Amino acid sequence: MTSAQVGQRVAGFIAACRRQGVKATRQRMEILRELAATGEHPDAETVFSRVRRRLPSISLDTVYRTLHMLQEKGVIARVPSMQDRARFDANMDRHHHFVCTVCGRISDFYSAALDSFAPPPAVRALGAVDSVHIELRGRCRKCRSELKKNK
Amino acid sequence: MTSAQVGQRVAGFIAACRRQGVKATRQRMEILRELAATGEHPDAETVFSRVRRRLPSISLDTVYRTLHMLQEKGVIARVPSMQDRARFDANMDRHHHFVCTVCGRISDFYSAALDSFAPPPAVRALGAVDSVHIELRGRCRKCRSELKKNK
DNA sequence: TCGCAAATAGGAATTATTCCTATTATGAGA
DNA sequence: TCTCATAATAGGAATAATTCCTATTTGCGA
Ligand SMILES: [Mn+2]
Ligand SMILES: [Mn+2]
Ligand SMILES: [Zn+2]
Ligand SMILES: [Zn+2]
Repeated sequence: MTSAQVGQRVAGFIAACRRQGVKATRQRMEILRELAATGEHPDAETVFSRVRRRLPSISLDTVYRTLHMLQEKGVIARVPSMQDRARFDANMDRHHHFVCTVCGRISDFYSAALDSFAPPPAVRALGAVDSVHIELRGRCRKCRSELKKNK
Repeated sequence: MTSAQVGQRVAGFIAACRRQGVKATRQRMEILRELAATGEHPDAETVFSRVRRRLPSISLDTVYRTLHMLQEKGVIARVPSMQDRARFDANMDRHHHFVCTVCGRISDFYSAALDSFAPPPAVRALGAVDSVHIELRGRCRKCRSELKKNK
């Protein structure tokens, strides 16, 4: 995401706050800006340490509270994870993830084929499907080359 | 899974323990038995409280330790989750999950179409894919009917 | 600008998980 | 079957992630 796009995203959120009678605080802006600027799907602690560079007095609790609020409002998403910490994603376009089982890195990818996937009939018995998410697991480029080096 | 199938599963694990020089303890058997008997993808605490009925003195730590060990050996799998607790799955057949966004319930389903999913070319740039996991999100039957009741 | 409700900072509390270590019990060998 | 070495366990302490509490601050409507 370009810096201009991030700016737009934040501006849009400010407008949404006004509309919903929610305060557009500096903390909220910076947290969203930080998340929108990266494709890394960071955890709360990572967002905290980065936002802190611009808002040195921000608290970790505010980061957690804000990330949850943004998720509730549908502005960002929480990514399911095998690890024991929550990870977040500002990319709300329909997309999927490649997860490196070595370093934990999560990368986005898109698939027209999956976007038009129709759930099998057996699924209808389970419930109403709202969305489809693919997780590909493997070893990322970086981890593969490091693996090669060490052998 | 039928009770007989669960028994076979546990028997197979006992044999594997012998082969690998790992002790086949009562605790390990009961933990695996409990997980194999349910399709709920329970968390450690849930497994603990159930196994406890048969082994009242088992410790929570043993449950955590054993679940990890079983996962390391490839006997069970850890399921990625949005929640802040790890969930486990004894079903090692190739399958996918329907996750209820209201109650968190995870149900298995099978799909030949999805099993043959070929990652788009862009993924090759990210790394080497080892496995494909589909997660359908929606509202399960139960949550849907309760939703209807309350409106 | 003023006043107030909403939001924050900072620390305490809670929850999930892991670590530590004295004790127990599996299983190889006699 | 009995014995013994040691892998594994129980239970409690420690740690890590997240949430709660509350005095103070701040956004923003009037
Ligand atoms: Mn993403
Ligand atoms: Mn499953
Ligand atoms: Zn990697
Ligand atoms: Zn449900």
